[in-house]
Amino acid sequence: MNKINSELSPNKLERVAKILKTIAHPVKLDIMRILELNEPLDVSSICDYIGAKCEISMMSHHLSKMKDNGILVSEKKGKQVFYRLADRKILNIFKCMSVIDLI
Amino acid sequence: MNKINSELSPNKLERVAKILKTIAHPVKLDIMRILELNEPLDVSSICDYIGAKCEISMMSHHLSKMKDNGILVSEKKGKQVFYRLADRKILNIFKCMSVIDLI
DNA sequence: TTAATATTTTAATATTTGTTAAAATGTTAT
DNA sequence: ATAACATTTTAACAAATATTAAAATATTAA
Repeated sequence: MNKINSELSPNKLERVAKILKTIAHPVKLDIMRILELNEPLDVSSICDYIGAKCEISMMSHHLSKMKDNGILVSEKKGKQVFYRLADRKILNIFKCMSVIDLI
Repeated sequence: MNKINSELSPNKLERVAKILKTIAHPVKLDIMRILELNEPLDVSSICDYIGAKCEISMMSHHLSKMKDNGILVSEKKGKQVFYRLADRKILNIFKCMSVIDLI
């Protein structure tokens, strides 16, 4: 017996909305997908995977927002900063989207 | 054998991002939750369920954005417009969020 | 210590979203 | 036709987010 889909407190709705907002961006979703298969990765490598028009500064902005919101964690090794998913359970969002027929 | 989590085209990333953006708002998530249990509902009733500070005009804005992005559909019956989920599979997002420990 | 590399921070601006209130539309009842 | 009701549309503004470029920080190598 659970009540997953009813009685969501304003607080929980806020938290869910915040997470969804954090990842609701094509590059941010792509970062998650890339890290799923290759984590941990440093900033420049993530940029390489994203390809094309990836400014390292823009990437750093994306990564730090995702880190601030608990999606990613980072660790410094020498000159580089390696990022990985804070919790791989977040990857369920892709399965969810595929169930919804969007992927 | 499927490759749900790899090789997402830019196009698909855009589509997923757009859907997530559309629902990444506490009131919009609440609308989905309310419709899950009570659809179809007219605009004023949804407002009543949301309670507190619900302006009917704001609600209409939320609903039309969700409709424009394929989350809801509507049907006019007399003076009222009834909304329902375009596809209840979207509700999987709540299960997903609970798996991720956010709910 | 200087130069080179990797990343972050800052600041300026552009774009998108959220909110509010008023006016407009469409429907039903009188 | 007029009034009452339900909803949408418009317009104006506020707030949040995205983007870009330049400057700053930190680490390693020469």
